[in-house]
Amino acid sequence: MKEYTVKDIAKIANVSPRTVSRVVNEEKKVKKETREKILKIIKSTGYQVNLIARSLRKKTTGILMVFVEKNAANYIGNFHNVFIRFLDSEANRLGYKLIVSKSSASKVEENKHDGFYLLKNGFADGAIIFDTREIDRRIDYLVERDIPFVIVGRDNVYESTSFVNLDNVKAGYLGAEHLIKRGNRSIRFFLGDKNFTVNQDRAKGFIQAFNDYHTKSELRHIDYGIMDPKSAYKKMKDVLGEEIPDALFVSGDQRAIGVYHAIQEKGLKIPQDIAVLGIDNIPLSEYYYPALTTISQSVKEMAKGAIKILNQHLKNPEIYTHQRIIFQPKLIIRDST
Amino acid sequence: MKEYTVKDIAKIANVSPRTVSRVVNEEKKVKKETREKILKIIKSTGYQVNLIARSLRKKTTGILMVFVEKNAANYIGNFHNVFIRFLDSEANRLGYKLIVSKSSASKVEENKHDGFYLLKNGFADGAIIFDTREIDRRIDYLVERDIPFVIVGRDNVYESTSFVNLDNVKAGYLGAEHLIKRGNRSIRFFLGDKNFTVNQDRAKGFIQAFNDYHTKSELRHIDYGIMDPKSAYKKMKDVLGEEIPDALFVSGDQRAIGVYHAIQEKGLKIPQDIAVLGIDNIPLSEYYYPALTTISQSVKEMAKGAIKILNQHLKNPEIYTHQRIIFQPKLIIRDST
DNA sequence: ATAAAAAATGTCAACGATGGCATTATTAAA
DNA sequence: TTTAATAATGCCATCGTTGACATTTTTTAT
Repeated sequence: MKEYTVKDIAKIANVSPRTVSRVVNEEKKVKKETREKILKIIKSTGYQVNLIARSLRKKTTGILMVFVEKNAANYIGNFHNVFIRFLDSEANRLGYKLIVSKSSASKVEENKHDGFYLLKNGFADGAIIFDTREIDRRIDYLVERDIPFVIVGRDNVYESTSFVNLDNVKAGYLGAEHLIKRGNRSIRFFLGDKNFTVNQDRAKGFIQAFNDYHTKSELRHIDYGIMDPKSAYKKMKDVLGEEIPDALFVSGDQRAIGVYHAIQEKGLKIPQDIAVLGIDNIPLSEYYYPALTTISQSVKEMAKGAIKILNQHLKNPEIYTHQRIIFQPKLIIRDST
Repeated sequence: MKEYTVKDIAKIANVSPRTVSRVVNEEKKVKKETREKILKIIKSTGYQVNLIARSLRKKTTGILMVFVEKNAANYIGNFHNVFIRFLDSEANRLGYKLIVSKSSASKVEENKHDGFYLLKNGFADGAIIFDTREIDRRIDYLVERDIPFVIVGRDNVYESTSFVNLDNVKAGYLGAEHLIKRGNRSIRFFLGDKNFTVNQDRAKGFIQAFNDYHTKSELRHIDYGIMDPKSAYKKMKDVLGEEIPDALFVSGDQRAIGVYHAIQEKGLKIPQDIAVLGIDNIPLSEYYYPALTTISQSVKEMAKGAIKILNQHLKNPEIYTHQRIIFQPKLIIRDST
């Protein structure tokens, strides 16, 4: 099938390419009849704008890229996907196209075929980045190049950086509070990498709750390095081999499934023997058995916030200032506590 | 930060833009000293090729797009993500960049901001499509436009179309066979939309096994329309309210979690009271309790196959013929049967 | 009917890179 | 040393679109 260009259409319609372009871009000053004539030709020929050419001319693509950490791909599940769904619809609403890609925090220069390369070289106007690392070369790069971006779920590391984030201190606090209030006397908290501020913050809130409720600190224990269902399972198995806690708070609903498995395998009952509490409220967690009590992130609002920030940066680059929006977590009580 | 172009670099290096371009593209005929000089300047300036400009000139972008169904986003989980991870690394290996986007089967023309629009308008060289529908306007469109694409998990509908697929008949067969052999006497099969050939094929294999083993057909029952954990849970609850089967075969590990929930909620034991069998072998399923017996798709090979086909189409458009690769499922026995 | 204002359309160049071909420099062959 | 062959570099046009500005047409006001 022939690929038509503005020129072809212009020739057929007997007008200048510029006029065709005006019609395509819905610019005002085109006579009704001319517009209709051109529109008809566009329809019958199946003409499609060449976005590449347009982007070159306009110097923007109207594309936002979302990056998820390459190495975590196996367990990128519900949380990211739901988040991305909201990013997508909000981006669409504001006239952007959203695409998702993988990239890794460390390799920024080397790989000519990863998604980040596209962003670096002009294929997208801005980015949303999940799973940033303490040292994340992507961020340095974007800052230096002045490419607008928003980080999801990170906070204190880079100064002039926009982000949306859950109030992680609060999340840790809420979880601990809930468990303390229901009378748990031996609470363990499974967290991911200790170097991540998310986890440091969650730990901080957790500890804070113990202080506020004058609850003895011997009753709590934090384990770091629990990254996925597998390590959660393993760790939980170890824990059950030692001294059995009466509550297990685990950062990430997906990881909670590993905890469930270890507990149930041992013949123990949730929540009678051990209460389990997650974070994220992924759609699946409601169907765990027993249904998981968890702390939800306001995913939709966070997504909206992220796109909003990006939009502001793009629309008004001059008056750009980085923004930080913190969202409040909410405790969702179900059957596991 | 200034954005440099080939021209800028050329001026600094005192050569022509064309020579800079040669260096950037690693073309042969450049004197060693010239190359090194230019390379040094590129490094010090931080020059980046403008991929948009290059794409316009070359008429290809080196990008492959993956589409997942927009409306299923909530439960797009492990299976898709794992698949995409493999697509990504294989695409990289062959020099393509892979991006993921959502699109819907029905709205092809309307939406100027969805991912499919990008493909239509030249932002990608080819596509991989998950979750196609019986009537899928995207496919008509791509065929008409001669844009190379590969469908994952679909087969008999469109004639001149490439795809990689699980042998779904075999998958249904394997599952039924396994349950029959272990002596189950009342087996239900939960499937998705009856209009999807995936499900028709799985049903066909399921029935075939009963015939081959001379097992009475009253012992089997197929339920369609089970789309996600939620509907699986509901349906299973209904089923348990009627006559309790001794085995439940469910298409999709993710949906199996709903089945588990209903069974366990009722106080029944897996596999003692009811055996459960899934399809997909998502990473999470190993951590269900009890660990889910399932039928695995050779995700990695399928992904490799998909990219390979696409690569052939793109490299040799003249001798293009559509290809169809069918992969054999494998039964993974764990604790739920 | 005529000038002024507004609307519609057109011309041309540019966005940044690279293909095709021309030219110049270098090396090998006679 | 001269010629032929090869390597290295340069020139220019082009990919398809649209911004800036110019020109023409139409409408409105007087």
